[in-house]
Amino acid sequence: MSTNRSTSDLTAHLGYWLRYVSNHVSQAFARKVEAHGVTVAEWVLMRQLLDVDALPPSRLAERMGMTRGAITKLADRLLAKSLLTRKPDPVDGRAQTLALTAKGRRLVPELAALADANDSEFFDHLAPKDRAALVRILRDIVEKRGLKSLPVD
Amino acid sequence: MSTNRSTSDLTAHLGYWLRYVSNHVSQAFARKVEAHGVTVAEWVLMRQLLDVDALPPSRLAERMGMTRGAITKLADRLLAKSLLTRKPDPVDGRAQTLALTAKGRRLVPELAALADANDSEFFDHLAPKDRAALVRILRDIVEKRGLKSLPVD
DNA sequence: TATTGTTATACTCTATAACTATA
DNA sequence: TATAGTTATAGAGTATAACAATA
Repeated sequence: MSTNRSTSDLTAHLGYWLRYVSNHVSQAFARKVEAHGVTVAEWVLMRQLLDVDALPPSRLAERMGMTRGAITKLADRLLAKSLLTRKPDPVDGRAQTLALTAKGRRLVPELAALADANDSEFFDHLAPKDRAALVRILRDIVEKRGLKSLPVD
Repeated sequence: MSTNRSTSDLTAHLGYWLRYVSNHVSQAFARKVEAHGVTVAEWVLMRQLLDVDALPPSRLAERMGMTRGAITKLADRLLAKSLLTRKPDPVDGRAQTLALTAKGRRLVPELAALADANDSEFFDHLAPKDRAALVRILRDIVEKRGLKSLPVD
């Protein structure tokens, strides 16, 4: 945005609107998944594991754009809820392997349904064209700006 | 999004992309303003006060979509940095009045410049049409979904 | 009684840095 | 030495609920 802009014209910042809307959408989603005993961050981690069976914390950290320490903490909580398993890698003695438990795998579709519902709540009123544009533009930013690793790829 | 969607098709969630991009944009902005000793939330609060001179915590809470307690905490920090003043309302003995100090008012344009720079970094590569569409769509969601009060307006 | 603001408490999210075990 | 992971610590960002002062 290299357009001329007065100091007080603050709502012109795209980052501002993005944050504002995103916070509301995420908070609404958080309230929904809370009923299932998980947080949004925990859901994102679980989701990463659905397609791949198992991943080491380091790979999850890359994918989610977080530190390994943060992953450990998230994993600890999911472990305590019996949604995740943590096993030593048989090959590399330093590495660990995180995978969903059966309970975790069962929970994912339920949470996905909540994500669907949340999306509907906030985006269904948009014209299909706008909805498509929004996804396209966001993905474009991720790609072009090289945001830390693509989430699911 | 009432489109048919398989459970594993997770990146189809708009809320997901929104959160992902927004988090990156905000984190980058946070690193920039940090050099000036403030956080993003503090900046948003300061910004609210630029145009209006003074507001009670309750009004700020409405505008920012936060609780009064959260505002108190933010204000405490800005007070400690001499960027804000807190004075009892002369009319209503219960009310307080928050306003920027001269130092605070001086800081706002500097932070606004950083917001500009951050926007540029993430959105300048977009086609002008897409950039406009993004703002329009986001504002539309805020309006139509009635997200807690419009931020500045 | 209702409202304004503050305080107390508690979590989540996340980072940085130190540390352990292994490679 | 370098890497994988964990742990310790800390602070931001919030929320809820209890409380004090005033209306």
